[in-house]
Amino acid sequence: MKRLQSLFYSRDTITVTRELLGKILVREIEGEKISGRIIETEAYTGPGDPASHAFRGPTPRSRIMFGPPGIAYVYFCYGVHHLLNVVTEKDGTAGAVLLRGLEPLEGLDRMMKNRSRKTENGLLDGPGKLTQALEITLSLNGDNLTKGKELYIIEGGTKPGEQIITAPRVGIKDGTDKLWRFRLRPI
DNA sequence: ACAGCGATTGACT
DNA sequence: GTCAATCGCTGTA
Repeated sequence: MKRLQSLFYSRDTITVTRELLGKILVREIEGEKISGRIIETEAYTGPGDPASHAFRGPTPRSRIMFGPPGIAYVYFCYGVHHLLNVVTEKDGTAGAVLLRGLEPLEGLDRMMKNRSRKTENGLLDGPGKLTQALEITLSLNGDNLTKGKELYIIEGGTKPGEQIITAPRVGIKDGTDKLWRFRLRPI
């Protein structure tokens, strides 16, 4: 399958957020392949989006959102979880897509072990859960998804009958007026 | 230099 | 439904 290239990510953040639904996130580690189908995403832009880390301009943490597209932006949240984003827009413009949910494809056993689960229930249905399952930590922050060997996204589409649900983003104080959360099929 | 708090999760009542 | 965990980033001084 074809890996998504820089031109895919280099577009309007909302468009990329919507079009990442159905694509396949792949993690390669220790010769094993772990992957899942992206089913939930959220958009975060720059100045103008009070919920975004980039709202007040570049900081040591958020400057990566202002950089070139197709780069992983991983950050540590609540002192507990790693959250994975993909940088969008052309170099110099801030934007990123938060990956919030996957459907398991490959490496189910390893994902369940990583999550201490015996079934696939609750395995990948949250931004902190999918990073734990795919062993994504700060070491992947700044990784180029269009070139790296450890983490990348490949082509994939929606299934017949699947529809996209639009909703307000969750877990934020400001910016809840925007419908920038996207999900495949009803919960 | 430091206090406050967060793009969450899981355990518990 | 409620709440603690846990730490690095950020704004303010």
